[in-house]
Amino acid sequence: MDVVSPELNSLLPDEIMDTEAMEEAPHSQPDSAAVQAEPCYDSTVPMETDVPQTPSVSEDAAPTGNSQTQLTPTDSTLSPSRHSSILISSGPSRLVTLKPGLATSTAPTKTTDSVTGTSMSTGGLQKLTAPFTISSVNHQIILNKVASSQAAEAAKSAGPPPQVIKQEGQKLLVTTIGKSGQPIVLQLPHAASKPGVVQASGDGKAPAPQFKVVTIAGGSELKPVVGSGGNQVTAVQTQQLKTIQVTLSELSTQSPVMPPRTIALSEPHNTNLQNIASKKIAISPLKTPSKNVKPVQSVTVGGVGGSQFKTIIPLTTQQNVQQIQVPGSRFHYVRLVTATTSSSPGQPSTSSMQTGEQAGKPMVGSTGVRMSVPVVPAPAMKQVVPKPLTSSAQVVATPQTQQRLIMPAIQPNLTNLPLGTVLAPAPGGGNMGYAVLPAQYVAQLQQSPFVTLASSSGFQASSGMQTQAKLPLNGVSAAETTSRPRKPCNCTKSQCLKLYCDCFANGEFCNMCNCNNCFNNLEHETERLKAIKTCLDRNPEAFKPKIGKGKEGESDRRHSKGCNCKRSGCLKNYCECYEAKIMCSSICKCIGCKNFEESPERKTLMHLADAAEVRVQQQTAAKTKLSSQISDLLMRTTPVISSGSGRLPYTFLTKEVVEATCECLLDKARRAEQTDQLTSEAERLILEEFGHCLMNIITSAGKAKADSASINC
DNA sequence: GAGTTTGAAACT
DNA sequence: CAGTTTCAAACTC
Repeated sequence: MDVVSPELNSLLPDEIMDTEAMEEAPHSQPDSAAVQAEPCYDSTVPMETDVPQTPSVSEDAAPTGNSQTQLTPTDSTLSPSRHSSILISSGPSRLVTLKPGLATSTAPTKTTDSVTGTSMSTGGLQKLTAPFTISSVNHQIILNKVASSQAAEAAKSAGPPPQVIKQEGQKLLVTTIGKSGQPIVLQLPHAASKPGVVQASGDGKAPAPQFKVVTIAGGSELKPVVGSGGNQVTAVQTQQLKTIQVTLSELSTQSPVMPPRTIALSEPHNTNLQNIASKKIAISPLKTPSKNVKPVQSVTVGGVGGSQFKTIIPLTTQQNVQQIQVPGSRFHYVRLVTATTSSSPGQPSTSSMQTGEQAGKPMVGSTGVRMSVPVVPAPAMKQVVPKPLTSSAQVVATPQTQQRLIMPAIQPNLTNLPLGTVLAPAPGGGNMGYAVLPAQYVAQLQQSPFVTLASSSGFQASSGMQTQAKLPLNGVSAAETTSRPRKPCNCTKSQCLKLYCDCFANGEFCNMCNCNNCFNNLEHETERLKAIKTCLDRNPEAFKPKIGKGKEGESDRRHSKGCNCKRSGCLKNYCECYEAKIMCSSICKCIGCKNFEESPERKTLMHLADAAEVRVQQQTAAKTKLSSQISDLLMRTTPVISSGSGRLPYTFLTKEVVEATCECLLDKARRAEQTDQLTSEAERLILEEFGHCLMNIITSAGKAKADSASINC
């Protein structure tokens, strides 16, 4: 089976295509339980983790017809917190890879630690007794279910024995709920640092450790329960469905009170491993497309910073190769390979579980893997947020029988899910795969869930305004439900495939942009991939954030390359440093720089900007208050109006009334002047007074109608 | 809104 | 690496 077409492979950046990790894991642990349980592990590993400069296993495994789900981190240069990825595969073997991270794991009954340069935390944390083995390779923890039926029985009888894996101050608890022969690889993040995550050296002394519970459950009898509101999975029939439950429960300092969130992953169950075809992926429930409709899906990644949402989106099996890729190594990629043979009698689960509504609620998918992740409410997260998943992901549909997805995941590490895990369950229980995506991707996905995803033909965004926002979610206009991460681009000549384009440079699809001849969309995946590769060839860090941490002792934020301004004095937005609201640094090559700490020009600008901001805020507040008062007044006077002739009389606006009103306003202005009020404050007071006058006028008119108003100031 | 300025990206 | 060109955003009028 071809996991991915050679053409696509050739187009992908090496870092995206690298899959050595997956291959290396089994090879490096020939005696691990995983290998024992899965003699043909190498050929059946359904998923792989891309690690830079590693050979891809997916291609090797493809001929076996095993399902693969790949979440592929591609940028070794990313900050560790962004290196995470989750690999979940269906089929005879299953891998769940959590990256990035410092591979740290406990060894259960069998543990092989091949992680180089990483410390293994075993000790008291380990409690695994299930027929799983853990082997970590390249920062992966591979949980392989022991082939032995006895072990399986023992595991069943003993219930889901938890594994406690501690890494960097976090504890990852892995439990099983039945099902067999599904190796799971958890690749842990490096030591890096995720804000709020207590780093520990694995000595068990880390304060306030975080717990992440991963429960892997299987069983053909399990029926996915959607929106159960809890961590429980209701077992029902549906023998076609194989259920894997991965429950992540985090008791972290970040979200100590949040209930665990559940993510459901399901896949068709097929007892005949030989018949289990590679399957997976589709980034969101895709309605079965018509002949001419390609099951492409749009995934959006939003800004790099801030809280990250991750979404697990069910992927219906389509006879297409799908790709999602984000330009640049800034993102992690999810590679999913889907076979065509699987049946999908599964019942559709909820079409979508959005973060906003499900936050904090466990979400149980229709089947298989359920991941419960404690999620912070993430107030900043709108239900539909355009990709600051931003960023971009692309799907290429090709007439092949496998599906392959490459999806960026800024923080795909399961252990990093808490900030907002969005579950998008597959509509069909059967041929579904799930991908964990940053919420931003989901946001963009949500903007055009069916136009861009279910129908490529409907995605005519190659020029001019993009169509993605034309299908607002839940009947709400795109303007209301989306919040663009940045301004729309206006590219005219670059086809949005060069770094001139902000969208492209930030790894995003163009969305609601004003560009012409745009190729930064799903329809031009090939060109886009080429462009990405070109950019990366020219500058491997082309897609990395320009504003990063400076050297120790320097400012926390600084431009990675420095600016090169010559005429702006670095005090205009032409300057990337100034635009990012940071000072120029020693690496800048600017001339006549005035963007330094003691610069009087800069201070003046800052003061002006602050004053302007305050003024705007005050005016906005005054307008809001006035509007509210008027609305309230209208509400209260409505009965009066409607009870009479139906309209307020015009005659009440007499000359006297107008003069009285003006007098009131002038009086207010005088008082403000006498008390040395700021102009903005005076304006606010006058506006308020005007509001009062209007209220009195309307009230009086409503009561007396024809009477001239007597306004009390 | 059109035209100009600016500096990063792309190119040579 | 340096100089030049291209490009799109920022800015001005």
